[in-house]
Amino acid sequence: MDREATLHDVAGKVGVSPRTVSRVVNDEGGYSPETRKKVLAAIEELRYRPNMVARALITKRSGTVGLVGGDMTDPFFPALAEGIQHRAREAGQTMFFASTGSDPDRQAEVLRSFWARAVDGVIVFPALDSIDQLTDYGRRGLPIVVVDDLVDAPNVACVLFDLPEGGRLAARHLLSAGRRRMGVISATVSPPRRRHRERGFVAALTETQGDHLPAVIAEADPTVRGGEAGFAELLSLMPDLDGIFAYNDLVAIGAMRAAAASGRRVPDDIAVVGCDDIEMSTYITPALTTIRLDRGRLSNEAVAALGDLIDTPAQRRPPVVLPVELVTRESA
Amino acid sequence: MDREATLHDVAGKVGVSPRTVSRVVNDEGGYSPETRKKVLAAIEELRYRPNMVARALITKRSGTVGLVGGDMTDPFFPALAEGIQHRAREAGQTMFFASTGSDPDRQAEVLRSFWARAVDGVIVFPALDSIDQLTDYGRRGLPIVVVDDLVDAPNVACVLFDLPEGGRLAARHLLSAGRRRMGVISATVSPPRRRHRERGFVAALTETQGDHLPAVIAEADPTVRGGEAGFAELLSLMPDLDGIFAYNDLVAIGAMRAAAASGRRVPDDIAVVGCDDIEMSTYITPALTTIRLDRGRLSNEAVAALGDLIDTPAQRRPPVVLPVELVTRESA
DNA sequence: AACGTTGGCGTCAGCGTTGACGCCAACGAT
DNA sequence: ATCGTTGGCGTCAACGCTGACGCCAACGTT
Repeated sequence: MDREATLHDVAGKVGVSPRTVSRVVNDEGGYSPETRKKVLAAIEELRYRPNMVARALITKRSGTVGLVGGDMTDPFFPALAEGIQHRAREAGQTMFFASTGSDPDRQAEVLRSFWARAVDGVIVFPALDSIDQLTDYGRRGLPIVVVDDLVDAPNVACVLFDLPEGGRLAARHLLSAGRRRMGVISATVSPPRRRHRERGFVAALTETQGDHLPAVIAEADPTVRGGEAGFAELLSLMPDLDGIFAYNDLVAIGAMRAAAASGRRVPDDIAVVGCDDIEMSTYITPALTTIRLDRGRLSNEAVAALGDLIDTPAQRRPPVVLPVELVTRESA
Repeated sequence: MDREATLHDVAGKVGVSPRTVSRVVNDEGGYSPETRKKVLAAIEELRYRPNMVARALITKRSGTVGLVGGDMTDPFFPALAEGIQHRAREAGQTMFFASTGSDPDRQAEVLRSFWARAVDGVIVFPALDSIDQLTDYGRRGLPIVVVDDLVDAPNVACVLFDLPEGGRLAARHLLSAGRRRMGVISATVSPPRRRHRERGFVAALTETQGDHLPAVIAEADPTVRGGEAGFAELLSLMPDLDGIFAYNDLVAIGAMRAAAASGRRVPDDIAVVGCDDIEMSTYITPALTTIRLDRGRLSNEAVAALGDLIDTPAQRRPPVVLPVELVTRESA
């Protein structure tokens, strides 16, 4: 269990200075081809690997990015994390991960910890009411990509889905299927300023039908259980409900379960439209009609935006808005 | 955008040496209460945060752990990652994450990267044929917790579910439901030496019924699509199949879908037992009978084992084997 | 009165790397 | 013949922190 080899060891073996070895390792130039070859051979032989910690201490670049998420068990998230991790690795970055449960205090703690570890940048699914934190870190020089919210600050870029359009698509689909008694299940973790899909939905209803068209709104946890509770709440507000737009697919599945439990058939009695298009939505019965969000694309855009931000700091970039798509299956 | 405050800055402000500030920050003792108070005040005022990178360079402890997974999009994994991340954070550790897609080369790359970043330890869901890598890193002094496999090496601890028992439970359940024409869908990512559940299943069949009892085995990707393919393969091997034990719940769901598509009813014509007990399994129709693996418990044990390993290096610990449980629902 | 012991600090070096700079030989240009 | 210029290195310090050690005053002990 001998010490790890250092630049010094390699240098000693070859008979050059550590600085020269460093130059070879980093492809800086400033050495002869023969020196390079000898150095590489020694590196191979000693199994030398640069110590990223020491490098980070001086360069202020650690080759790490942080991912701050709400809850990994939300099925929407893993695909994203996977994508981001994959892209980051291609760029030679290693990914820190932490989830916050949408708690701003935990998010603050996570950001502090990442900052202390000199991450080069972070991708954040912001917790409730945490804009100030993000603005603050952006100003202090941390490149941040915010997903699904708009934050206007230096070093902060935003990537989001066109959720208002998602809401509109859902509304128009339900309307064209003859539904007129609509309910929306929104999420408690989503602050009012981020209720884009709900606003789009309601806007499309009023655009098309004038503002006398009824639509009731319930709030719930963004889970299957939450969807069940949300359904009950909607029903108490509007017993002859015939169309539901849910915050996400889990909520939609919960609503469908509750509908079935109450003896209503989906889609005959109540049509349900979800949002996300998670894998499960294809497999349940009835298969869920939903607004598809392209998670692969989001990963790519987020990592790309972060890369830009890291390379050209303090530059402002316009928010990236990704298109959404209605996927029609059986539930509506 | 002024520089971050350092020990030096705090020391200057208070009028003590940086070493004393360091002592206060690390609760080392060796300072008077008044000094402590003044230092803490200055820390507060300057918003000083210790630079973990510099600390890691000298202490060789970075306060980070790495999680190496196969595929985040496997629904079994996120709950685990979430649990591990949570426990690690409680212990003041930050978590690196990388997935390998069960590719040993990528796993090697990930381990190198983690090692170069001075992680204090890693938790690994090993890729195919990667025992040597793990043994090697263990010998070089990296604390490793291996999930779902047995690796005997210094600095390596193992945590696994009692999958043979899971296989036995599945077999006995199917047998007691009168099934006699059994099929197993195993996973291509699972090397022969790790086919514990399959072995348990077959063992229980032969124990109970003698070795003339038929059981055919198919191999597939551990996904829904894989399950569909696996079902087709089983059926070609044994057209009058009446019971299936699947590698995991996704595979089981795929098998059920394929069964339905072929006009067979579950469980009347074919009974299906899965493994994992992911959330989706409750929500599909028919609800899946499965072997439940307690992911929360696994997270706890893995983090605890890693903590032990980090604190008392090179010590050998016996593998931790976690119990499993049959959850009877509708599919069998 | 002389002696350890303890508390409360400061000093110094070094973790492994890279930025800044300097040096020397070899070369082409004038 | 002289002068820049370039290539190919080496030297030194510094990044922010902690381990090892040393120093001094204030104690209590014999």
